[in-house]
Formats: sequence, C-alpha cells, structure tokens
Amino acid sequence: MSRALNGYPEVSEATRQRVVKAAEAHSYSPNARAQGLAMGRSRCIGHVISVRDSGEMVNPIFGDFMAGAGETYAAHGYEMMLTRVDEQDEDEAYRSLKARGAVDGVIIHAPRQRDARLPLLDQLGLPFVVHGRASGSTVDYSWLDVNNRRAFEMATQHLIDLGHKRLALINGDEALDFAMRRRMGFEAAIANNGLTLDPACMSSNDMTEGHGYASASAMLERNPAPTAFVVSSIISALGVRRAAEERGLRVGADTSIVTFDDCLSYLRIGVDTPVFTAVQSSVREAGAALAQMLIDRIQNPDMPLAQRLWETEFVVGSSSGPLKDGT
Amino acid sequence: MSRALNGYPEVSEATRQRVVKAAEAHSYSPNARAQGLAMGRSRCIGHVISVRDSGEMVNPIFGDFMAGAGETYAAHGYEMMLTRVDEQDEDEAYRSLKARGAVDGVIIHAPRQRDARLPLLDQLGLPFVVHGRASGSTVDYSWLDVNNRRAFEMATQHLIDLGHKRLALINGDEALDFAMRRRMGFEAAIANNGLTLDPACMSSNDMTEGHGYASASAMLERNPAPTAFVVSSIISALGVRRAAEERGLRVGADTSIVTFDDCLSYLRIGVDTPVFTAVQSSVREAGAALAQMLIDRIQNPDMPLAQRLWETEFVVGSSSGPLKDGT
DNA sequence: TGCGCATTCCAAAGCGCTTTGATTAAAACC
DNA sequence: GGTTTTAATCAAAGCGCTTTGGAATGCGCA
Repeated sequence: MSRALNGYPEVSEATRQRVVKAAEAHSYSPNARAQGLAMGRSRCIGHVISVRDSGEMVNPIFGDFMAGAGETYAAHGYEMMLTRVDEQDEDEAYRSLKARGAVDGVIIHAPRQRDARLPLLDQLGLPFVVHGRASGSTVDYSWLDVNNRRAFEMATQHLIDLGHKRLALINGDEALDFAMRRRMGFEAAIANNGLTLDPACMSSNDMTEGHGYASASAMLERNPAPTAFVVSSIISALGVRRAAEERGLRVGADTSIVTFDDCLSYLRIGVDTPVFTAVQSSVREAGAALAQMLIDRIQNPDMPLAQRLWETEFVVGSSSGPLKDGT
Repeated sequence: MSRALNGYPEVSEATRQRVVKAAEAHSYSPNARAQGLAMGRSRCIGHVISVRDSGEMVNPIFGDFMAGAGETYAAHGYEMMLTRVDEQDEDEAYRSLKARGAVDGVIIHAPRQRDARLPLLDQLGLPFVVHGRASGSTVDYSWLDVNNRRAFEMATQHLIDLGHKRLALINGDEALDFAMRRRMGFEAAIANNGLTLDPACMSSNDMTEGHGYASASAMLERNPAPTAFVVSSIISALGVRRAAEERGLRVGADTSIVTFDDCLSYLRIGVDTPVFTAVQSSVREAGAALAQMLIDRIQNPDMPLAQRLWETEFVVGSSSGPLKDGT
C-alpha cells in the first residue's frame, strides 16, 4: 500500500495507478500520527515562544516571520507547532519537545549572548537553526542574520552626514544579541566621526510604541536635546514621532529619525514615497529562508552548517533631513 | 505503566510512587505520537491561516491572539499547530487536518457572511469554535464575539455628541462579518441623529497603516472634508493621524479620531494618558477564552454550544474633541 | 514441458503507547 | 484450614502506518 502511494520502483505502474485511484475515491490521507510513529519523525517544526512576566509582550514580527516560514514548510509537507512557555521553563519545553518526539527540529528566535538554548539543543540532538546569532556560543550552529552592526553604522553615518551631532539611540533589549550589535554600529559611527557618546541619549527596552515615546520624550526634555534618532523598530519610531510632534517638532525638519524596518506587512508605511528613512530587511523572507535551512538540516544532517549574513537595504524617506542652523 | 503514571485508582500508591520516581530518574516523557495513536487523539489544536494573493497580508492581531490561546492550551497540555494556506485551498486544508487526525479541533478566524468553513467542519465532525460570528450561517456553532455593532454606534455617537456632523468610517474588509457589523453600528448612529451618510467618506479594506493613510488623505481632500473619523484598527488610525498631521491638522482639535483598539501588546499607545479615544477589547483575552471554549467542546462534545458576546470598553483619549466653530 | 530467475504481491513484525482481560497474590470469610 | 472475594500485577491485543522478508506469479531458457 504505502509503497504504491509513495512511488517505490518495485510496484508495477498499473497497480500503482489502481491504488492511487482507490485512495482518491475514498479521499484517503494517511494518519499523521501512525505514519510518524512508524517512521520515527513527525514532519513538524517547533517554535517556542517564550514570554517574560507571564506574557505581557508579544513580538510584533512574529506573524510575518511565521507567514514566511509557513510558506516553506507547506511546500515541503511540514507543519509548524507553537509552544508558548514562560521564560524560566524554556529549557524544559525543548527537552519535552525532543523526548516526546513532537517535532523534527526547531527555529530559535531572538538569541542572547551565550544563549543557553544552543548547547542544550546540541546536546539533545534536536536539529535547529537560529534567527540571528549568539555571541560567545560554545557550539557551532546554522544561522541567518542581518548585518545589524553595519546597518546601524550606516544609519548613524547618514545622520552625521546631514550635520547632526547630538544623536540618540532607541534600541531593543540589549540582552538580545541583535540589539547589542546595533549599539556597536551606532557607537562605531559616533567614534569614527569624533563625536562623543551621551549615555543619557541611549535607551534599551522592548520595542514598543510606548518605549519609543517615553524614551524620546525624556531625551527631548534635556538641554541640549538630541536632533536625530536612530531607532530599532518602526513601531518604536512611531512613538518617537509622537513625542517629537507633541513638542511641535516636525519630523524630517526639526528632528530626524532613521529606523530599522522589518517590512511588516501591516506596517508598510508609505510604500510609494517612504515616510521613514530606514535600513530594511524583510523578516518574512528571513522566515522563509530559515525554514528552508532547517529542513535541509533535518533531511541531510551531515551537510555542513550554513551561515548567512544579509545586508540591509537603505531607503531614504522624509523623516531625515539636514541639521537646521542654530540647533 | 501508563496506569501508574496517569494515576489510576487500581494501582497501589507504593508502586505508583516507585514508577514515578523511575520515570523521573530517566527523564521519561511518553512519545506523543504513540500516545496519540493509541488514544485516537493528538492533543493538538489547529489554526489555519489563509492568505490572499500569495500571502501579502498578515493579520497583526495574530501574535496576541496566539499568545492568549497558547496560555490556555499549555495549561491543558495541548499544543497549537499552524497551517498556512492560500485562500482557495482552505477547504482542503481542513479536510486534510481531519483525515490525517492531525488536530483535535480548530479555531476559526475572521469569519465572513455565510462562511463556508462552518458547514464544512460541521460535516467533517471536527470540533471548532469561531472568533466572531458568521451572519446567515446554516449551522449552529460556538462563538465568542465583541459587540462590534454597539461599539461602533457608541464611538460614532461620541463624536456626534461632540458636535461633529461630517463623519468618516475607515473600516476593515467588509466581506468579513465583524467589519459589516461595525459599519451597521456607524450607520445606525448617523441615522439616529438625523445626519446623512456620505459614501465617499466610507472606506473598507485591509487594516493597514497604508489603508488608513490613503483613505483619510483622499477624504480630507474633499470639500467639505470630514471632521471626524471612526477607524477599525489602531494601525489604520496611525495612518489617519499621519494624513491629518501632514495637512497641518491637529488630532483632537482640528480632526477627531475614535478607533477600535485590540489592545495589542506592542501597540499600547499611551497607557497612562490614552492617546486615542477608543473602544477596546483585548484580542489576547479573546484568544485565551476561545481556547478554553474549544477544549471544553473537545472534552465534552455533548455540552450545549456556547455563545459569548463581549462588550467593549470605551476610553476617552486626546484624539477626540469638540467640533471647532466654522468648520 | 520443466527449471531457475526476476518481478510483483502479500503477510507479518514492529514503531511506543493504552487498554482489556487473564493471572497471581493477598486478604477475608465460613 | 479451605474457599471465596478483592486487590494488584502482568501479558497480550490493537491503534494505523512502514518496512522487511517470504510466497506467488510470470518470464525466458534449456
């Protein structure tokens, strides 16, 4: 039976056709669990969503990432399985996933420096790929990352080239590796141009609208205030814009903003004439690519690890402009 | 063995303890597939994400909904499984889910009028609950919905009470049931107050920032322009605000906005002093409640269907104000 | 016509669990 | 002390599939 449907060579074409016909007539699909049991795999990919503080914050890029990954999974006959877990139970979640044979592999999101998940998965023997990188990891792994450092150095340099000298950074949580790299890029540009870093104008937290607003508000109250902002997320950038406009500052004229843009589908702000000057990289495409990398690893475990660094695209919009005289 | 771990009465407490100890010592977890095969269920809930046009648009509420649902699932030992599928293959996706026994039930998102999925699932015998309602459905089903009609009637009435007479509606795709209900609420308020509806000031589309911006821009170019907007999503509302401010209109003074707010975790805009006047309802809590309803249905199929209508909370923020003289 | 080989098909074992039914051991009764 | 009842344990069957190995069929060759 299974040989017929799965096209083994030993069965004659005639019977194969006959079996296929019969299967279709009864709209038969093999039972996924039985198939998995017999074959020792689940055709399922795991995504563990860990939340802090009993889950206040949901990552906005999640939906787009999943949409991209889902497309690839579907094309290869894989399902995706989500596990929501409190941060402190994360280890246990991966162990359980492996022990129960629930998934064939996992994608790791938002890695930290020396992320403990990587050695754990390595030890468990559960195939994985990482969205981003984990500095100081003791194990080798496959990853796909955006060149965050260069992106933020470019973004900052753009503002410096426009004459800005007092720059602020509204960053994501710097315990996360990507945010740390972004800060390094920002600092490198500042240093390269002989400017000085003002710690009061650097903030790091969840990339919400509220964080952008609160941080920018506090910075704009200082004297002297920053004239330009480098922001880690378009959602935070909306908050920064709100803070600026609340003070009567026109974005692009009185205050400049350059932001990282994940190209989220529901937040394509000004597609024709870009509103935000941005370094952008589609998180959706990253999801699709990482899914492919993971499937490759699962189906061919002996292949060498893959590492891919994507450059961002720099788009000049109307949110950045030359420093006005006298500021 | 299984009786011991699962705490059947017939096994003595002493041996039970012994077995449990041994299991923990070897960090044993039963194989999920084998367990599922033997018991004829998967302890898995399906969510089918259907995308149009090869998946441009991802629903921004998706992440928060999942976070809420995931919490409930985890508490009951269920996993969640996502299937991404092109809109025209949706039927096939549900059939396959059922045939392969991949999930024990599904949650239906964004129902349309006379949604074809409901009779299909009913016929397949796959337990389901609906987030929202489907007007004109031929089958009974469990649902949880927000009172969209009343919410939008209240929102509109609020603006009318402030003196506004030229009102605009920026709605979601009205093929979706909730958007149609929202329009009915809007229209009811207009009619109740003896005002007239202007079709040019009613727009319906994906709830993106871009849609809000484009629609509001077009409406504001008209003469006379609307003085107040009722918006279906805080993301679109951000676009409306951009359109207004681009024209030098101050939101809350020259132009009023009332929006529906799903309380998305990364878009809590102005938690302390609310920025947008809004009718709000947490999509995350809806996810948690619907997950519970579905689990109840699965574990107790004979229970009567559950129907829950949630009222929204009306929050006055600074985006709405009295009509200025002479406009 | 009869033998051997290649081809096709089918029956049986096994994946790791749950559950039923049989077996043994212990306790309770006359 | 012998027998019945009850409690605890163990062995076997079955969930729906894949895969292995043996049986049956068909072919060419002598």
